[in-house]
Amino acid sequence: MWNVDEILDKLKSKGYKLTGQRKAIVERLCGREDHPTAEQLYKELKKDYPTISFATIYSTVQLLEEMGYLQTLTVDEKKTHFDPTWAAHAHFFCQKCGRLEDIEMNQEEVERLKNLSKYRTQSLQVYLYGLCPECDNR
Amino acid sequence: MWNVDEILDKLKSKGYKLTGQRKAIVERLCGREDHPTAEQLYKELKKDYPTISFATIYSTVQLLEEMGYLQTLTVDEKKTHFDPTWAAHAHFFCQKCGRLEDIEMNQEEVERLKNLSKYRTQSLQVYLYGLCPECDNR
DNA sequence: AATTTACCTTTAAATAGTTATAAATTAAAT
DNA sequence: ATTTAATTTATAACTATTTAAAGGTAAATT
Repeated sequence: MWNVDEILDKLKSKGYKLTGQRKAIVERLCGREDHPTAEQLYKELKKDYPTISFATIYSTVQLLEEMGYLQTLTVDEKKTHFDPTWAAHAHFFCQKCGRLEDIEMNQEEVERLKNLSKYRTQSLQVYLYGLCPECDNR
Repeated sequence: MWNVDEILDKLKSKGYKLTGQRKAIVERLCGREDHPTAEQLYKELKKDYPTISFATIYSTVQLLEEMGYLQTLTVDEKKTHFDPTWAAHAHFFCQKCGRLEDIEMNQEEVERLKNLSKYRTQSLQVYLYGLCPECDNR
């Protein structure tokens, strides 16, 4: 799980400026269990930062990804979701309502999958598609 | 692997018209081992069907997906790739050159992954990211 | 504390993939 | 051959994301 101060220190030590926007984005992502889109973050952050822009959100999120703090999920064809964690795990995506849930995977499974390729795998995504219980009962 | 006639018969039996464009798209996808994008298909088909449009390609591909003949891959953030097969397997994506390769998975592995969720999983994608040997040596 | 500078955010516009619409075309039923 | 309903096409619209340029700001320097 994220430690805000650690992430901010790391940003600073890499020569990045600690702007209010960056702090706000890191704080807003910290401890989340959901997988917000750029738009969700934009709406939420706009309350504290009325002038914040998508460009800032996308660039900060990209920075956090490069630093290994978050993952970009392409499970949803329509838009990118951000997952503020790096530990490998799978995701279940409901094809009707778009609900997106984390699924644990043990380290063995992760390693086995990474080793399926003869090339060196840097990261891994496992996406399960189906209907969540709510959508299935209608 | 695909059988063109079987797919065309199935289309017809479901009440879909066998248009020249649909036949051309099915024929062009048949037996492929790569994972063309809409644009690739468009360019290729344009030789035989100079008036073919993206709308036709997208709608036909969607039809084939609904009928269970092909999969839509979201491994590449930039664009959708189509995989003319339904057997579950993993994909390796080179983050530099975009090369996309099939990786075999045995049925056990597939089942184990599908069962990671307590919900009923209809389909599955496993994406491995890294650098292909060529890109790694530069 | 003021100045400077390089980086950052913002605004606005551009881009690219995909989808919607409406008119024209055509497969196939009559 | 005619009819009809589905399909294709051309065009425009749409949406998520990225880019470019102008102004703003963190933090290093004086």
